[in-house]
Amino acid sequence: MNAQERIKIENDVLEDWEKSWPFGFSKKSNAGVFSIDTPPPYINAELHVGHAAAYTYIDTVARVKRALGFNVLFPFGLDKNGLPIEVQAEKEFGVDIRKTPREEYVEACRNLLDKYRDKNKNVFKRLGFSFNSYTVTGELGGAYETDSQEYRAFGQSIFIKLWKEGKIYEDTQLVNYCTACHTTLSDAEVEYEEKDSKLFTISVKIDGKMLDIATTRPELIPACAALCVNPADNRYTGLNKAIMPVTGVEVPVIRDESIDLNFGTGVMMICSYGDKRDAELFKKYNLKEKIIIDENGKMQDSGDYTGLSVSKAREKIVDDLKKGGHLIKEEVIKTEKPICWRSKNAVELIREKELYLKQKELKDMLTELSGSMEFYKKESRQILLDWIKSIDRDWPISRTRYYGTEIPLWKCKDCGEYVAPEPGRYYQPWKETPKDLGCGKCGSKKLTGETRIFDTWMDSSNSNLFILGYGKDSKFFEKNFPTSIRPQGKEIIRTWLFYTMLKSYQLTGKKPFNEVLITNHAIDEFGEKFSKSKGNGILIEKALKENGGDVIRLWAYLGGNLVEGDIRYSKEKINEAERIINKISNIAKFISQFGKDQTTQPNKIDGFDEVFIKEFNRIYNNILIQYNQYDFFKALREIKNFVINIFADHYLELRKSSAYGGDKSAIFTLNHILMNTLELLNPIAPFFTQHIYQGLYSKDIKQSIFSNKLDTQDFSELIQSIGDFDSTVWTTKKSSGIPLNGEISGIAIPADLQNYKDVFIKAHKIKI
RNA sequence: GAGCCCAUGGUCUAGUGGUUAUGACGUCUCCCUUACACGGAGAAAGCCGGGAGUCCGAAUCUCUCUGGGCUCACCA
Repeated sequence: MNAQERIKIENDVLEDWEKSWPFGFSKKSNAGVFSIDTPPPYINAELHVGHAAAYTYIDTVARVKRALGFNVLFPFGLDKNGLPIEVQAEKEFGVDIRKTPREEYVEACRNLLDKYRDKNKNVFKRLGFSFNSYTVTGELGGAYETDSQEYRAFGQSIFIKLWKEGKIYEDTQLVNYCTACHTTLSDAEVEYEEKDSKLFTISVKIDGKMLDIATTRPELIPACAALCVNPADNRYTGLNKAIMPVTGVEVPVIRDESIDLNFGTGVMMICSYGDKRDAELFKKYNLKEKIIIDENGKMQDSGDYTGLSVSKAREKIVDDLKKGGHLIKEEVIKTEKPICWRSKNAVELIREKELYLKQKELKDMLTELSGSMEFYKKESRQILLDWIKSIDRDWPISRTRYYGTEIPLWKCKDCGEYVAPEPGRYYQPWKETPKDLGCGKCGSKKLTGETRIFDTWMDSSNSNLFILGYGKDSKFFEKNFPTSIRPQGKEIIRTWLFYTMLKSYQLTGKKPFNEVLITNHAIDEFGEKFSKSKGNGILIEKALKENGGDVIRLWAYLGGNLVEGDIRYSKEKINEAERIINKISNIAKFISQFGKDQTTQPNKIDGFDEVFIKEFNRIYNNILIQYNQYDFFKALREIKNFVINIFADHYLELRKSSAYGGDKSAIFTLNHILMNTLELLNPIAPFFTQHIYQGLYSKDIKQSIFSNKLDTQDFSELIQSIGDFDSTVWTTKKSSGIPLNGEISGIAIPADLQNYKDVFIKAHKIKI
């Protein structure tokens, strides 16, 4: 079977499914609910095979749980909010958040989203993902889009609830600010990148003496409030006042023990604000701050440099230092610079008024909650714990962007008090004010709508509540919360997982999930990460066209163990996947010649057949254990090993002549093992297993089908012995020039196989 | 700088004190044998990341180093 034939079969199966989607969710079912909070993919992202692997893992969870008898809630979501959408809209449609009117800007984002609307949906279908529905239905299990009125209204209701409970407050604090995205960032949105940066040594007049100090950010000289040295540093004993070059401003020399005597010249320039350390020292010594970088990344309030961009100002200041003879040395050092997670631009510390959701006071509780969720693998919990430990401030949730959920607040023009509306509907305060809304403090009806939106994660962190009908179907929610499982990538533990936990706890006092499944990533043949800039990503569309869905799904478990570490994408593993499908298809073709539906157990089962049935049943039970632990990697290896290396290579070879002769016991055994194998493999590779099953057994693979086999026995040693003897016969025949189907004499059947000697005599044509 | 995880033939792996260290993919050789040449049989390929220690005995336990991954902090 070649790829084109396989793909045709997959399309046929998919067409069948589409007729009466068999993966729906029914609230009425008596089966236990198992809910999966799948990461909604970004609609405009180019999905590569790494994504396919991660989602395959999730779909296998859904299919396995269904086969185990659960009523699986597995909604399909599309993430359509946030910076990534805006960044791409700016690129594709040339809109600019500083210049384009809001309506027009939002429209551009919508156009972009429309353009990509169905792209990923089809890719997911062709990979066989069994979401409850691919359509937005508004019911439990229906697809959802994070920019829909429903989802946004949901997020706003949650905000209003938290606001009214006093869990959200406004404050002016130093924030991480991305001057490219023009918005505040939370700590979780800041990444660090190692960069070469220049360390400048400049000379400064201190109490009349010229002394050297080192800085990586000379452009902050106009914001310098003090120089700082270690009190134990006797080089600087008694020095008190410095005159800064370029600005001529006099600043004090202060002493702090945190200063490293050995770094640079032992003198640190404290500016508002180079980094968090600066901020700490400003606070500690009550220095007067002077913020010289504005929201556009331009210099302000800094003399000749006012109006220049940060990088231009830096050039000019370095130039001026040179001219004034103040520049002593320039050297290149490696530093970790904070950058924006999206634009990768440098993050500046700026003072802004933002809304904050309390999280700092909950650190202990959240640590405890983390311990009550089951992690696969268990070590990945540590990433979450480390993050919680590092939290040192509350979460700024407001963003000065356009495409996201609007913060549902108005401000009273008369008394300045914030006004929150009743939860329920979708509010757009920047363009409307509800008629009945008035200030709760002074009663004024003169209100100004809030223009900011929420941090993307403020929306994303509602997904587990949303899919369970929080606030909408309370009975169902109460019964089924916490959500059963959260599968997600490890890189968004500090954002998506953490914020979901925070929100769920704030709202319900409970953990968000019972289980958390953390997946790693795919790397290319040479061990390199897939990345857009390297251009080494293999797009799912291309892989689907070349190989079909089952092969990609099988690869997800052949390339390595995604829960343990990164997995490798290679032609070799793709070939291996193809061969598995092919082999099983051929086994099925062979078995099909003995007729369909040969699944009724005959009165008498041959002793030899019993060995293989009981051993298979034993392995079947093992696989169910692995499935329950989400160890699909190990499960597939074990299924494959039995079916190909034991069942096909030995059982089938030894019994095929009997099967040709119509031996009922052999034909039943062949069908028993094949049918159960197809069922076991279905959650991993749903298309070809369903196709063969349908053809041979005149029915679809049932949704609820896994149950432990009772008739088991460990025959592994005997089967090993059978394999060894087969090898001996084959090798002997070959070295003696006897064709494999020729007769052989003078070969002894081992003692432990004597009970089954007739099978070997017949199959190998052994002459006694 | 700190913490967590990992290290077995080219690749993915089994192996938690005694094995000639699994198996698969790939490679090589031979073979069209009526399910399958997208097949079969066989072979080569690993001083189990380095070093030290515990033990009669270590891939397996301890320490240490190195290399990789992740996370946090910091670099004037």
